[in-house]
Amino acid sequence: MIKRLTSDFYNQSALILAPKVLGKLLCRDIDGKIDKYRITETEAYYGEEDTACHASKGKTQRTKILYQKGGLAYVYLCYGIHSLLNVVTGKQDHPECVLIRGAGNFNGPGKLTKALQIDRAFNYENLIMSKKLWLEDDGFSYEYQTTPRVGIDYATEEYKNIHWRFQLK
DNA sequence: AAAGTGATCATG
DNA sequence: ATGATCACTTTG
Repeated sequence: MIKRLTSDFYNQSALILAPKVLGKLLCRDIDGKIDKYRITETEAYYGEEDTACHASKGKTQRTKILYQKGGLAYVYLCYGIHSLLNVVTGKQDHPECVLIRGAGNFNGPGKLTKALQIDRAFNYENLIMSKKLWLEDDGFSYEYQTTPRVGIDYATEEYKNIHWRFQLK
């Protein structure tokens, strides 16, 4: 039984969703050709109090999308080269998201978006409605492990050490 | 090990 | 206006 994920799913907290997004199918329609990839690695970014979260310094032009309710894609450019794909989660006015770091055979969030031809044009794409990019649940069951997040040296110790990175075993 | 790359945000 | 920063990848 395959079903597309709806707003009920995305409105949950990022901390609950990050492990749930694992094992789901990331679906991309490129000119009528649909590709689906098993999501293998995610990270949670949760609230202004999370010093690794982009919204930790408050609402700006760039981060205001995180304050929307769940279901939007947040795509931003990192290191001038890579587009990184996130899913905005949770309730209106609370900033949180899940970063999709790996799917299919791609490891590395930059490689993933390159392969799927996802760029900043997908910022604000609605994953509940979109015909080009969405998530599906096919009932796949899995085990996962948690580790500290990577690439967040600028965060405080408390948040650097917290296990908010989730990988399929 | 190190560089390349450009949007973003805080200064002036 | 300018400059520092950065949730990465590739190359040697």
